[in-house]
Amino acid sequence: MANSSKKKATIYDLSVLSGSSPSTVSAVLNGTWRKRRIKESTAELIRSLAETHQYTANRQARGLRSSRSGLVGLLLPVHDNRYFSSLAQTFEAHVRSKGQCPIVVSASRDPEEERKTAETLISYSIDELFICGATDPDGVHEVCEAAGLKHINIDLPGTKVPSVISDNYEGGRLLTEAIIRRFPAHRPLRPDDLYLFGGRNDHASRERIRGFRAVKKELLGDDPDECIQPTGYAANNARRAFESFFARHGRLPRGLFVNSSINFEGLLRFMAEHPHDNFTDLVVGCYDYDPFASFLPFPVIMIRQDVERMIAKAFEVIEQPRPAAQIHLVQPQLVPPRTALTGPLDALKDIDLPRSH
Amino acid sequence: MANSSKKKATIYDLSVLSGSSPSTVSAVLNGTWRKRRIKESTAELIRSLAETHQYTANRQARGLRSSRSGLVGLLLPVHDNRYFSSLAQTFEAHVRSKGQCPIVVSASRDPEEERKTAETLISYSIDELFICGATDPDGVHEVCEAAGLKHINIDLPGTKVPSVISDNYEGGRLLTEAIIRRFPAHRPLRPDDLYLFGGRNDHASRERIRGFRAVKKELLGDDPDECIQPTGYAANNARRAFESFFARHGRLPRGLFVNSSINFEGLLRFMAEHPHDNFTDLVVGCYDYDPFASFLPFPVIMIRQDVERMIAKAFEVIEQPRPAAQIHLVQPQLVPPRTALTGPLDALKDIDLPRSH
DNA sequence: CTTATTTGCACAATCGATGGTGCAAAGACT
DNA sequence: AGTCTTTGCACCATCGATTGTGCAAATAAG
Repeated sequence: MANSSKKKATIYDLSVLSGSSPSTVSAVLNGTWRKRRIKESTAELIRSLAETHQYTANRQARGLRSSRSGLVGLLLPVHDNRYFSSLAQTFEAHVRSKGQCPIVVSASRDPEEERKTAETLISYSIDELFICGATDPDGVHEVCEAAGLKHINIDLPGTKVPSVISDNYEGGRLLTEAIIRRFPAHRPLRPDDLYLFGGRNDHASRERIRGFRAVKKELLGDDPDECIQPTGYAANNARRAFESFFARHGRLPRGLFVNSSINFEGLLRFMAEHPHDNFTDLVVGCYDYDPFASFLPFPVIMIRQDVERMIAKAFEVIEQPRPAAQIHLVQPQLVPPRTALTGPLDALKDIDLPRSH
Repeated sequence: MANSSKKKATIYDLSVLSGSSPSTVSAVLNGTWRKRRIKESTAELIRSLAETHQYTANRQARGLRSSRSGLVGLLLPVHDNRYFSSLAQTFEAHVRSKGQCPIVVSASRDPEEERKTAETLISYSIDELFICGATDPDGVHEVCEAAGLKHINIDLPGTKVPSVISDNYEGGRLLTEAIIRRFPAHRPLRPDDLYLFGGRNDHASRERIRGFRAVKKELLGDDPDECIQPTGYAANNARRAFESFFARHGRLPRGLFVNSSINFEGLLRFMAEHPHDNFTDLVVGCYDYDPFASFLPFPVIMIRQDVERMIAKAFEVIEQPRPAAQIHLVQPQLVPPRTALTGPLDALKDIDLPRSH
């Protein structure tokens, strides 16, 4: 360990060691040295010194000077959810491949926290911000705009900058139709047998509900209002809604459109309290994909949002000079019951092959 | 919008506006002003100016000067996994409550990438690093050590700094015993009917396997080597292992100890290819908890690692001046089939109550 | 009224890297 | 040999905040 004595080496240390000026060292190590006509041999010397002294640039200093940090932010509602965590996983890979550092933060679907979190990220001079599933995208926009920060919406659209979102109307239609068709012709679903639970007054929920109602009207002939129960995005709220329905009717609706896997967890909590034979004539459609949920002991039809394409599209759009504040729709995918799809983790190689025990 | 003209306000702008020096402005805004005997009225003036001009400190500049950034890092293997994402969720809440900024990054279980990622985080002058599930914790330690960065291991232990991990031996025992006892006395499990799949040569897997083998020996009287199949941490590797077993035996083992939910996904992929009646005499124990998996159509016994306690303990230990490089065990919890537990998301309030549609 | 103390703040160096500018030495050309 | 280019690099201001130090003005003590 040459001089791994204490603190990190700086360009000034290398400057002394190499006999060159700090600016020369800097130029060599950040790649601008050809432009500055540094001799090849000088560069070589500095590079080798940097190597032996384990030099790595202080990015705060660099960021301060250049007002760019190399950080790219992703603002999520929550981490603990397969949809959002697969977004994070995919986002990370993209950012890493561009040589930048991903920084993923959640803001709990709280508009105030969303803005404050964006402020915090801005104070670190992040280069770009991907605003995902924000409750108030335009509020976050204000903050970004004031700081001159490039940003884009994902999953839930805003009105000021481009948004990349799922085609929730189409997804809602697909899922609703699949639920209905799952019931045999001799015991068809009645309109008041198909309920939607979960979601709130956000763009995604509204579109899904619109699709749900349209298909119900088309295929079942009616679409009663009480079948729409936008109970929010908390498992226990959904659970209470199921309990309440069950208390009133002594059973669940035969067909359930569950908006988001979080609310599906609410359904599980409900089920844990009731004997299984209550659920023998049940078809669940869930707007979100989870491999385990797909194999539950009743038919579960799921919608898988196309995370890869959404992220790819978002990066494509954000790189444009002045992109229009338009909505880019990405088609989601209908997943039949008992389907195990691959995900972002399958792109990773499993490194350390197991040794024999 | 007073002067939200273009760029962010700095202490120099406020200095001019207030007629005070930049150092005074700085002191007022970072809270050290009493120590510097700034007049209350001066402070008040500056604070109000900061307010109207939406001043927020440039943290890169602050970090450069003070060599602290307010960033606290969490290095994960992957995001897209309920266990790790719930760790991230819990970690975030802790860091936020201390007024710092969490930064969560994944390194794909690749030792090289783990070190490089740590280097990157260090170059942003993060204040602390939580190393979670690292394949080579001691390698990351070297990097942190050289930079004088406080760090701690979670989930997988290192030898140089403290580690907070699950009691995997005990967890392995609990889970194995629960699987065995699940079989009725008149059709008991034979030793070669209980297999372990997944994991590699890491500390957690070794301990779980040790617990598994000990209990098998105790309860079933034998413990054949071929029942241990540490197929790594990739769903498709596990799937292939199940396929291969199935090809040889025409069925699966009656009892399965599946190491990690990722490998459980491999089991699902296998199941998707085979008719369901192959799995009527199957009990699965999975070392990881997932609410949906808990409700699958065969008995699934799960281990829930105590994420909250692990994170809390890790913060407690890392705050000690010179903590011993010891292992802190946290007891995991056995989760019987069909159990819907609450998680970190339940701590969040669901903000925007749904309006009537 | 003088000296000692306290109050209130300004000054300037500093953190580490970047990039514009300037200038000596080496080489090319007449 | 004298002038013109080109090469190779050093110098210095700068990014925005922090912090040790110094020093007037206001106040207190004698």
